[in-house]
Amino acid sequence: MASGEAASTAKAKYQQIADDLASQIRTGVLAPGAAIPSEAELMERYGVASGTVRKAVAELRTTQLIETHHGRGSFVRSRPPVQRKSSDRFRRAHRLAGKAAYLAEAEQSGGKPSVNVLFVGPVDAPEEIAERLNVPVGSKVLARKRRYFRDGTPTEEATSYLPWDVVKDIPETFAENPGGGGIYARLEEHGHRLAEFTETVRARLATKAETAALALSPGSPVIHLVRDAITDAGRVVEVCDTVMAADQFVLDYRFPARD
Amino acid sequence: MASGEAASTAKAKYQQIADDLASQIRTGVLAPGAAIPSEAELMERYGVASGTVRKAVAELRTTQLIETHHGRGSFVRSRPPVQRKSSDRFRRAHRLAGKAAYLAEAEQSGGKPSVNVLFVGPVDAPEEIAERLNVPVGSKVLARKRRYFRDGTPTEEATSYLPWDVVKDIPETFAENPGGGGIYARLEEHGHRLAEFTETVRARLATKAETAALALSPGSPVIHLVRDAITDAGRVVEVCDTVMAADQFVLDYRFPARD
DNA sequence: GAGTGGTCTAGACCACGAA
DNA sequence: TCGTGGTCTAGACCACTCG
Repeated sequence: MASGEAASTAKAKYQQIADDLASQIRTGVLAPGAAIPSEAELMERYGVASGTVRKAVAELRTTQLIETHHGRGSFVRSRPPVQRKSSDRFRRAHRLAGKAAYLAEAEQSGGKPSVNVLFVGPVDAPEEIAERLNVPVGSKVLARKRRYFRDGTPTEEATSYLPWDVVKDIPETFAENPGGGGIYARLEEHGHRLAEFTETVRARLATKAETAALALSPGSPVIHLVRDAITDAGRVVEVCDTVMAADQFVLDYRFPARD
Repeated sequence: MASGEAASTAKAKYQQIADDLASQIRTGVLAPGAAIPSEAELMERYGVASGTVRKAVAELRTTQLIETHHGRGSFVRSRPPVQRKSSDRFRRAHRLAGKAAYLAEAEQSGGKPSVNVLFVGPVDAPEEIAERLNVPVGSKVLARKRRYFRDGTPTEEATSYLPWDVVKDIPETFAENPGGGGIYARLEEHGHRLAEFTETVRARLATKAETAALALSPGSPVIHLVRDAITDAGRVVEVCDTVMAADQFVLDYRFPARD
């Protein structure tokens, strides 16, 4: 029953099938959003067993060409236009104009942006956050967790952490909507004038939780960005921890050729 | 012969096996570099068929916990310390001190850095490069392609593109080793004083070619970074296109809270 | 209920690596 | 040569989705 010609051909059958389907996708024979043939159909068409077809389909899934839904089928992915995140997005001028950074950005990229505040309240500072805020690990800080969407699909999840002594006199920081210009505008109004930001960028595969939260397929990459907001006085008054679907974002930075 | 209890338990068997092995790895029962039990061994130990074991092992591979070598076995991956890339790494002071950027960096992270020049010569400018250099698509530019290693393992592959009229009078730019301070030092000596850099950061899964070049496992994420070097005169005199193994790098940026 | 993907079996043969 | 992983078969039953 087994087949002896498994790997005797130049390429594995499952790979040939995957390549064939991939080229149909790239040439537009299978358009974005279209369903690819069912596994039963593919078994018959290529004359192989179910396992082989499944492996081919799995290949297309890991290369992000399709997404599959249990009980419905597999569908060609449509790649939404990317959103750019520029280091200019925190310009004070934007804040004074009453625009939050994410809005100033998302508007440029076509989609309808929206935010969902998931949590606002005190938490014990996790280790990496505490270090950056220069407070003891486990001490009380304000966390603001929200999820960003574009055209209804989640793209990004961000949690801001602020030292308790900084926010305790700023009631707006506890509100779902901190008002025009966002948190940074409120901080500046209360004497915390922002001098610079630092951002730390990593890329990795999404965890299971992130896969669920951002509606990713398993094995999708994410960009993990951690930003410190630093005042004139040299104090870190906010750490923002962000996880983004990697295929949705491009980050832009500009920096001088310093001496 | 088939098993009806496939998904009737809370979790799939292959997932349970994967989780079991993963916890053994994380608790150190299986140390970095150690071989995990062979598939035959796992089949017997867990009382499942080969396909199930293989799926469990595949799971560990995509979560980057192990790497497998045909004919030898699967081994627990040792995660090398990450290398940081800071936006400070192009400080002019470094160049004057004769240090190339990559050396100044890699030295801080412990490993022994090395470079392999893969190609130096004229090429037709690809589209995205030509746009950035502001030259016609397909016109002649100098390409310098090299691969970076740390402790002998490849981490990064970079290609620099420079306009032909800029490099034609700078013989060092055609040499494998452009001399102390690198290409940027040579450019500055010839009147192209660098004013600023822009970097564009993307993350995605590695292509097959990148998987091979950087010795990655399939499905590994990479960071794709494109940098423009811009002179006082506002001209882009170099575009550097870099692909990095995502698990080896952290990018650091610093930027002012501009008005 | 019909159709889809998801898990699993119990084998087979092939290709690679090390002894 | 022998043990390893890689590919493949020809089925089975289960879970999800939709009409």
